[in-house]
Amino acid sequence: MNDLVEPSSDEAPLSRREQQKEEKNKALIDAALAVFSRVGFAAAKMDDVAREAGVSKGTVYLYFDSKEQLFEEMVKANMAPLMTEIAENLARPSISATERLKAHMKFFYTKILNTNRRQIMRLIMAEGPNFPHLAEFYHSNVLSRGQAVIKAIIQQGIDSGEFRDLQGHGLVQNIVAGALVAGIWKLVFDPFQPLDLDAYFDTHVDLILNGLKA
Amino acid sequence: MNDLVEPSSDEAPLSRREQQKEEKNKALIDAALAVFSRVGFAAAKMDDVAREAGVSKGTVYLYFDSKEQLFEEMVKANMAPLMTEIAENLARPSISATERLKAHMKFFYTKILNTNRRQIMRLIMAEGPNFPHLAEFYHSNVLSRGQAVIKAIIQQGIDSGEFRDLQGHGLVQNIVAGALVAGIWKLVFDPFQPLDLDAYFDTHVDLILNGLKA
Amino acid sequence: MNDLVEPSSDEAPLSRREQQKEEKNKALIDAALAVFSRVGFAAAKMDDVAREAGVSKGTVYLYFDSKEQLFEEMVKANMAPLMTEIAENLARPSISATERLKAHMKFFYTKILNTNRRQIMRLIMAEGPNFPHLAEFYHSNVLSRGQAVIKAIIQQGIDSGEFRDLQGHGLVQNIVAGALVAGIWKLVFDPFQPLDLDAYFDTHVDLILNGLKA
Amino acid sequence: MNDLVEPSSDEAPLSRREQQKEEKNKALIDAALAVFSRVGFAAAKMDDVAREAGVSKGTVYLYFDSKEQLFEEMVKANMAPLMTEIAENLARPSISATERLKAHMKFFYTKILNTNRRQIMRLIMAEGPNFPHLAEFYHSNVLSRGQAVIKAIIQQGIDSGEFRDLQGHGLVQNIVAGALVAGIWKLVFDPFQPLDLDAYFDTHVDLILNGLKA
DNA sequence: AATGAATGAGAATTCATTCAT
DNA sequence: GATGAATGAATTCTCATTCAT
Repeated sequence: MNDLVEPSSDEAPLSRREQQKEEKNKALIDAALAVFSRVGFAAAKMDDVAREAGVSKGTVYLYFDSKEQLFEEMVKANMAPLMTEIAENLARPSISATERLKAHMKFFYTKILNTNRRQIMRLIMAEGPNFPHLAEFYHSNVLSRGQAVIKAIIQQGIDSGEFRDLQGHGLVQNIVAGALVAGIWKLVFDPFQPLDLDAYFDTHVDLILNGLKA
Repeated sequence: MNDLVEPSSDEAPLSRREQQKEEKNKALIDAALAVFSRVGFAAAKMDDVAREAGVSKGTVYLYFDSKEQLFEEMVKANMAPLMTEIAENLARPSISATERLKAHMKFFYTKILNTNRRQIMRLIMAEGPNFPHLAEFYHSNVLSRGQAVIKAIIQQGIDSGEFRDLQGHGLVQNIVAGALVAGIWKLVFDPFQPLDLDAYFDTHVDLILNGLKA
Repeated sequence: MNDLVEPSSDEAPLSRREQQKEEKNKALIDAALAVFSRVGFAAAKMDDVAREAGVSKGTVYLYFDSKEQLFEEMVKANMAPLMTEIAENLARPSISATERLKAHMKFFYTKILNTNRRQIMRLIMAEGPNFPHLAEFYHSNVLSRGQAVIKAIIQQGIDSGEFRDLQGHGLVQNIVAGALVAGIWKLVFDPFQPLDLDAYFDTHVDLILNGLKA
Repeated sequence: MNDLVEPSSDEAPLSRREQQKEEKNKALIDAALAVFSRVGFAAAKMDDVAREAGVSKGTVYLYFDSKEQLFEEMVKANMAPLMTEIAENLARPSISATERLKAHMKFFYTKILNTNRRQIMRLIMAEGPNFPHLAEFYHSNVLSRGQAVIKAIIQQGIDSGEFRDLQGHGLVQNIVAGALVAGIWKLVFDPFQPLDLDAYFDTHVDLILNGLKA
């Protein structure tokens, strides 16, 4: 949504002041992602976020009301651009379902697993129960949309005869599962047993497409 | 005297005192699981663990040196019984690879996902980066063993002609992924979109077995 | 602007903020001296230091990293001015060795024993073994310098024929000993047997000068 | 006083039980001296005292009511034997005052400075202000008696013409001071500037006797 | 008598948040 | 707006003392 607004909107162009504010906001969001990723919500210090953003402790509170709010805004800000891209994936030109599924999964690996957005994925899992509000936001804005895309692709595949009609409860989660696990693995177990994301991706797609094949 | 109390056990007989210590240790481990599950490591209060175990604050420190140690011991204590069971799964009577894989996955759903051990799974993912020691323990004691079992089953299936020889990097992780995601989902998103573990299990097995089929 | 406030000082002008910090630092050092003197290091409560300095508990930690550091800094801060004065005593105009020794001892009684620096003397003796770092600092910055002065005076006296050449191991310590004991006595036994420092000083000087006399 | 009772008193000889109690009491006193010397009163742990005495924590409380009491009893127990010896020094065969003073000082160096009783000396200085009760005990039982002996010797010396009649306030403290300082030095500064007690003793005696000489 | 498990008051230290400058 | 000094509630951990066994 934000992307659409940017270029030639009818809002007043941002003044110097507002621009600087925008930049500082961005810096704080980035710093927050870095710090929360490193140590989790509870152990993160506002002071560290401030330092990492190059501002003073007090300044953080000019932009965010509290640590909780900073955390939520950080997650949302990092999710927003994703959401529009997912939406675009829903309305795709008519290639085969198989190709669309591959492309969507590629998107997942490229835009999330291979960036530090995977940290957010982990944070959601780690802190979700303490931030039901946030879990719900994530579910309805990211997961639901992602599910919709995949469901549409599967239906297209069934209709075209590419996929069998599996009809299972939780099919979508099962399809994506491999990707989530890859993300977690990279963050937690990679030092002990490294994972090559590209090769892993191939296995994932191979297994799932074969599993779905009519 | 004590020997008479525990007639049918050839283990070292525990005195009354030692028995009570054992019980209290167990109570603390259980309390720790409950509290850490609820709020994560950093936000957990030793005081709450104590209260939940029905002892005083100071007592916790008679059993565990620090919050860190309590956390690690709690994880290990909850993993230990699992590890032996996994080992048994490795040496199974000669049924088909398909049946063995189903059985092993059933085991996973029954012994982990459906118990509060899934909380531990989540804690490992959430706190792993802050407890490399623990992540390594978990990897080498639980994950490695689980991987070995599945690899053996797959090989059996390839040998018997049941499975194709997929040879993919991260195949095992992809096979189990659905289960992990189910566990996380129950803990984080169930309130917003409930998951029926039994039905989900069927989908998971169906998709994977079909994906592996020769 | 700040420069105008401190016109007659060529030191780096302190801003209001910095001035206040300086003052608070001083207040904390003073409070620390008072509290540590009263109950010793281990029994001293940071809370009491804070209250005595008129700040909150947390503030103490803005100025000092730990109780240990506060203790050490307090000792050093109280010693610093002394050290320069001792140095000046070394380079004295040419009066007789006898007069110089008297003067130096007077200095000792006036600047240490009769102020609450004697508390520090006692703290060094009491806590020294637990703070080797500090004991060493005290030894090399205060004791060594003091010893040097006295040695120089004695040599002058020997050269001038005022003193005999005693050549004893630990002569300096023996010369000063009476003063140290006076300090301790005032702090520990004065309630039971009061000590008049002035009269005591006379005895001390009399005994030592006679003992050194050629 | 206790000494007089010991040998042929009319009390029943100690039973096995009482003997063992006596031994344990002794062990605890010794352990207390060791621990308090090491870390001072506040930082000393009853647990350490118990362990060092080879008994359990609870047992300490069968012998002493509290940490305070243990500390006081430990000091008293270590002082008691000294007190009788000092008393004997008072009633000495008729040798010259000079020789008596030397002998008394030798006694001081041998029985206190060269044993771990010097630790007690330091503890009195360190903790005295927090234990006025103890400081008073030490003053009236040890210091007063020691002072009496020295005063008697000095008077003898004046009468015999060996010493001049200095008449100074605090003369006794000044005479003994060198010894106290030696004790402290060994405990606090020896690592940085070692002190040879024997040579130091000679200097001390030389300086003082010369100072007193008629 | 002896033990050592349990208690809980107490102390050091941290850090989100506020607010004077 | 920005700063960073100050606050004080909160939390971990310690240890003298008690008491059931």
